[in-house]
Amino acid sequence: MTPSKSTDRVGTTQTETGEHADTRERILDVALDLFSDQGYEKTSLREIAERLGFSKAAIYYHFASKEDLLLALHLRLHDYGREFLATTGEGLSSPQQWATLLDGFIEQMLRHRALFVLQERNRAALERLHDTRHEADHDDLENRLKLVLTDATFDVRDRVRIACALGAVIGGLLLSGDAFSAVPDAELGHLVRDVVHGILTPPAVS
Amino acid sequence: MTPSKSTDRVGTTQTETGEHADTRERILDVALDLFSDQGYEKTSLREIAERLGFSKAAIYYHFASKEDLLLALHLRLHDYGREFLATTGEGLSSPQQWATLLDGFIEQMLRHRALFVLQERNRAALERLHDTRHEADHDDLENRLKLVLTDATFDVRDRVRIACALGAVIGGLLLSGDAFSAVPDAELGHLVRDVVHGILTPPAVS
DNA sequence: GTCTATATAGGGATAGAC
DNA sequence: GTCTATCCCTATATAGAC
Repeated sequence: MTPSKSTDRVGTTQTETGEHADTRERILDVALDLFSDQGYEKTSLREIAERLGFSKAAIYYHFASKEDLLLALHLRLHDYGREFLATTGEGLSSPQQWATLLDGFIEQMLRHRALFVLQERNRAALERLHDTRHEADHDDLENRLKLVLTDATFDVRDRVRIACALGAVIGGLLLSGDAFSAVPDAELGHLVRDVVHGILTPPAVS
Repeated sequence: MTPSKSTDRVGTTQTETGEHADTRERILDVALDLFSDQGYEKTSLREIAERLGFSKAAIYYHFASKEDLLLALHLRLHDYGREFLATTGEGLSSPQQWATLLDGFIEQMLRHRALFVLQERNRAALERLHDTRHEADHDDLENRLKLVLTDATFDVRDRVRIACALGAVIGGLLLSGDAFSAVPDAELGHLVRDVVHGILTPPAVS
């Protein structure tokens, strides 16, 4: 209907060093910034357009709706997730398997921290998005996690450990805000990884 | 200006078993429910009133603004926090001290889970609240945490461990959603506590 | 203490010029 | 590809009756 490009090619891994990124990506970058800071609902399209130096209506040339902005950003993350989930095969039952998976997760989170902050601070809006555009139960990390956590055939101890391990990653890299901004990413990742492994490898003592 | 009661006595520990709670508390209970589920911004006063069986304007008799609803709920949590922070004295530097503090934190989180979910899912709105009504830098847990995490005189290892430990609690009790709803609170608390202690007590291996 | 009615503002979205 | 102007809707909040 609208001349807006279809959102299919959204989220494709682009240059990332947005030097002279096209307008579409610039809009997404600003949206990412504001959505993360103020929240999705509190951020108006006028505000986004203002920061880019043009008018609100211009955004509608690139995106069919405000929701599509959030969706595009979500898909960026989604692509990264799928990309690295593919490398980890199928096995995701034992805590040890989760430990190695979370290693990759830490890497991704350090690389795309802004996107993860967006996700963490806009869960309500993103859940609504999933209900509206139910993209055929995709196989993402969050889904696998829920499957494992609710699988009563596994030891509760292990399931709780996995949930805590993921929380530890989020706590160390996201919830801590900029407290560790002075710490190099590599070192921070290493420290968090140690914690995660400590949680997920049985400490021999009951 | 308005006949609304001043928000001073907000958050006082009430019966909690809201059997025949007064209207004010019933409003807050519904607001807590909807704010947690849909988010603060997406929830309208009309929606809250509807669920209570009366009109939107009635809410304004009890609260001066929508913001005041969020504030009142935040203060509920705040009171619980202060209550148990008082018992832990001043010492909050070593990971071991944080371990015992987080024990109490787990208790509180299990008891008032709904309030913690509200907080976790509405950080943006709550930060705005703190800016607007800056309640004289209060001494809450979040503040103490930030102080410790940014204190460069402490070992980075320990600081990261503390951040991860808090994250682990949140991951095990909050982010897991209802995955552990079948697990009794006491057991779940015990399991998470073990994880936290595992993180915060040096495992002897470097 | 709760109602109806209304004021006011701002948001998302569209039409059509350039 | 971006603009101005506008439509429509919903939201918070207020006024005043009951």
